[in-house]
Amino acid sequence: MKDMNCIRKEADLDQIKRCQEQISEAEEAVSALTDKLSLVSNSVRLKILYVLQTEERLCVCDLSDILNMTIPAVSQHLRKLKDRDFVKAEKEGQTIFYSLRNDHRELLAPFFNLIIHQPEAI
Amino acid sequence: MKDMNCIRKEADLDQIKRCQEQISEAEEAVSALTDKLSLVSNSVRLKILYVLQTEERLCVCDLSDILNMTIPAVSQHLRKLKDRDFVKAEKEGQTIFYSLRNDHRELLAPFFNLIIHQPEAI
DNA sequence: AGCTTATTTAAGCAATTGCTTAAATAATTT
DNA sequence: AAATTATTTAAGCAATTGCTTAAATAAGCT
Repeated sequence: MKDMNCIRKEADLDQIKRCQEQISEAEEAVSALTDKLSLVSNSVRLKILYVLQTEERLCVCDLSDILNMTIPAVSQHLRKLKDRDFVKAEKEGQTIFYSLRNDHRELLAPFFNLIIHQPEAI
Repeated sequence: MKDMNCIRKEADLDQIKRCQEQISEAEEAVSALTDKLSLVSNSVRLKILYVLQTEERLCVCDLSDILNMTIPAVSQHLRKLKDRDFVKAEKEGQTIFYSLRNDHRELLAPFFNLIIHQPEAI
């Protein structure tokens, strides 16, 4: 409680302390969550996840045609999604197929649900 | 279908077209969603929303003490949250109290639920 | 009116992001 | 083996982000 900015008389010190503890307990969960959300909050990556949900698997050049983007641009997005376990890669000949992993399906489900069933509610 | 990158013989043109249409229909919803998620994917802002969920209302300097950040830093985050209707501001004397708006409670609920009840699942 | 308190706004800056182009890998076909 | 195809990696760069500090607003107190 060293550096206090709130010095007004109505300031509720107990409230501030309680909030600090609440955040302190949630610190790790918040970091883990924002780490994942920062991936999903990119529209190209959300689109990739969205089509992978219905298509089972797609290769890099499929996605490049679908999104109308260069292959390296798509590849770099896929690497981020793979690094954080959103997708997995399977090599078949010289083609690499990407598909959704189950790891974060629970996190993604509400987003897909919003997009499909109540887009006006966003 | 002008610039095709996928020229391998197994390429499924129908699949690519279907995905393009799927994305085309979802375009607006995806933009609106990522616009909001990019706000929530910042850990400072998620913490602000998280404590506001339980505390009803807090002023800028409360939050500055809670988060151990400078007042302008907090103020700038609050402005973004306010611009996108996540929070509302009520002036009371020279103090400005911020509280959660109902607009995006549905979007936020799954996040708070994860943080509180199954942090290990993130 | 002048001083303090609460907050916002603005300028500056380092770090991050997401693209582009070019080069490097690797598997396939000729 | 050489050429083609699929993908990744790396360097470069413009745009964005989130902080810092300082200045501007605005409301209360003496």
